[in-house]
Amino acid sequence: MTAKAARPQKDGVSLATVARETGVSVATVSRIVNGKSGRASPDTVARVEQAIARLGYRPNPVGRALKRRASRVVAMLAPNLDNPAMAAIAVSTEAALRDAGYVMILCDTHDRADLQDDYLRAMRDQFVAGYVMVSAVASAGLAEAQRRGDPMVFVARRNPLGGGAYVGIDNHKAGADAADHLLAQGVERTAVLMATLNASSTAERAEGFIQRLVAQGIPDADIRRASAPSLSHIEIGYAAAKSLEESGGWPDGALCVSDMIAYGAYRRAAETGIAIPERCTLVGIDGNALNHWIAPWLTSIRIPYESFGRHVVAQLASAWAGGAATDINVAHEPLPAAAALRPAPGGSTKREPARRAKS
Amino acid sequence: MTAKAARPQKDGVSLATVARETGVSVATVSRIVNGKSGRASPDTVARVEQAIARLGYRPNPVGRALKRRASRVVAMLAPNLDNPAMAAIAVSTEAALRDAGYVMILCDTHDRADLQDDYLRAMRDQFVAGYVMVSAVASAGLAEAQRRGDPMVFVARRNPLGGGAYVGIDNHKAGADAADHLLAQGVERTAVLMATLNASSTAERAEGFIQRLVAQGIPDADIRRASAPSLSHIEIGYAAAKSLEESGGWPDGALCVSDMIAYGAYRRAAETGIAIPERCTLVGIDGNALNHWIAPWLTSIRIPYESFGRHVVAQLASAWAGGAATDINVAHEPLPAAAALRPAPGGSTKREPARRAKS
DNA sequence: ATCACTAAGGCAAACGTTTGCCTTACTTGT
DNA sequence: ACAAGTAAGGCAAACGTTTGCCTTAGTGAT
Repeated sequence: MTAKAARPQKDGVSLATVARETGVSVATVSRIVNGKSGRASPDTVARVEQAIARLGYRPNPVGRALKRRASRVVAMLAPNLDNPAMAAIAVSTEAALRDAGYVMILCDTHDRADLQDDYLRAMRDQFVAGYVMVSAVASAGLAEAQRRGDPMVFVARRNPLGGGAYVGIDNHKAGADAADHLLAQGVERTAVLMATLNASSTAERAEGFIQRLVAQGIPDADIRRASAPSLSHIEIGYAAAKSLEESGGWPDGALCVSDMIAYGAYRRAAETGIAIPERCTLVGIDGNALNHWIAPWLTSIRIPYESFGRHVVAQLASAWAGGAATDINVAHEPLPAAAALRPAPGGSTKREPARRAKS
Repeated sequence: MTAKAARPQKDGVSLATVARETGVSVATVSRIVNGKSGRASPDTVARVEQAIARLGYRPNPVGRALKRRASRVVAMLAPNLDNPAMAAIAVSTEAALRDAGYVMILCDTHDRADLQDDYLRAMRDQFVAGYVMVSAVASAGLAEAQRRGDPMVFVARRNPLGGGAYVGIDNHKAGADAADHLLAQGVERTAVLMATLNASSTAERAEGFIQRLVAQGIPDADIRRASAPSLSHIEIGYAAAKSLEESGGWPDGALCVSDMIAYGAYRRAAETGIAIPERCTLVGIDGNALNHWIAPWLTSIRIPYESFGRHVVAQLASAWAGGAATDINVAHEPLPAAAALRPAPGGSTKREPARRAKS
């Protein structure tokens, strides 16, 4: 069982091993490994490459990082991975980085500025090649990193300090799309559910929503804003929905600035006997993969998180190449036209014409 | 704005800097940093510590890792983070490791043996302190790591190669609990939904379920096994539910060996007009946090993933201390007794007595 | 006065790379 | 025949730590 300790005798294969084995110096091996051309004879190169293959030599990233003061590690700082949207971003970025030859190290900041700074420092000490800041918060360490010009790309939420490369959707347009969808359905009493303290992205969504409604003739005063202080998004949704009940009852349709908020609102609706989507159309933003299976009542603007990864590495690559920071707005998926509404599974396809019943 | 380049002049503060600043050698500073007692006079220690604070010196993890051949990084290898259960494990482990002074690096193996091996190798090259293997698959690299005695703890799924420290629930008992719950509800026609190729954990759940049912007098032949080849768990649930329809119709109650499977089954039920839970009680295992909000129809055995993290670091700590590998079975939460059933939100609390209607 | 011991701390060699500079030998031009 | 140029590759100093071993003093015992 344990007898056959296969060919590659593993463990300590360093440049020195290869050098010794081929009778050249470590410098030469190093240069060959790094493809520094014109420094060794074709013959030597061949011998060294053979030895490398035979011994299974792999450059040690730690020694390399120490010397180069740079590594192939990229740090992603994200608040709560519990949020499926964050998880989706993490998954996609991880894969894209991996394809580009990097490994990603994932740090959960719990949306806390102090943890964000701790991680920023710790990662810098590791000579990471860059930072992927998902929904970053403002912090001293962030300002420092920015001043230093560390390669950073902000995802889903713009740099709270301004500037910086960005990957996300056109939030304003997503909000407008939601408005169009509701209008196409004949919804008249509308609302938007969001957090009291809005991050840039969700604020833009709400704004786009409201502006479009107003542009289409809905009086601004008729668009209700329901918000709740920052808990988790799902609890915000619940609380915001509840608050709606005290200010005129449920609307006929509402934008929830994230799917999580829609989930919270749904729970409240279920508790009070409001039928979703028959009595009130909920439009979310995210397009959580679970919706199709267990939340078919939700109309959600799908954000193609699975494609974020490659945009993130494109942004990083641009930063590494010294390019200027730009925004990448990924297109979100269009909502189905009002004419082609998704059938309520297991139920009738028609919507009740009368949307007026007061709660 | 940029004028006031604050006190700590940042950048290159190394042992050498501190040594120069205090007029001692780097060796002495190193020893003080590492709390090597009896090697320096109290006076020197004080001076050095002041300099450290003043300069903001932090030991460089890369230099340290290189010399010590060990780092404060722990690698977590997990398949698909999309799965909320995996995400929950990652979150909790990340926090626990952080409290213990480690940083976690997260690798998504997509359940592929080759990627698992790639990561195992890459992480080893980084001198990681240990591996957290979430639902690991058998692979050559895993065998090697095990032979080498690398600190490893297996989470959620036992080491497919046998042996090794483990953190998870008592899957067998969870299955039995599900059986008890269904029996208490008077369910007679039962089924279990699972993947065709079962991982140890889900196989144990199914086994515990079946054994308990049999022990309570249900003929083994009456317990239907519905399975589907390995797609995502959610699609397995859908396909397995569908297969049920062709082999006698929907049961009155079923165990879904994971919440994801239950979600898939739910979708199928909704499509064919089977009311869940009135017509068929679905018992899941996981206790996904979303259930409360958008899947109240699911009875799920909650696994306290948020506590996994600290058990994982306990296991790692034990491995680092040279302890033998053991299992930690975290207690899952009991299901509510049949008498105190969760009320269907917005609906009636009674269940229909007649569970016989054929589909 | 000698010995043994300890306290305090420096020296220098690692760990695995990378790279500026040097040396050696060979080629080419005149 | 000699200068200049180039190809091939070695030397050694970094990068930031850690640690075995050494030195220097001072202290107490004999």
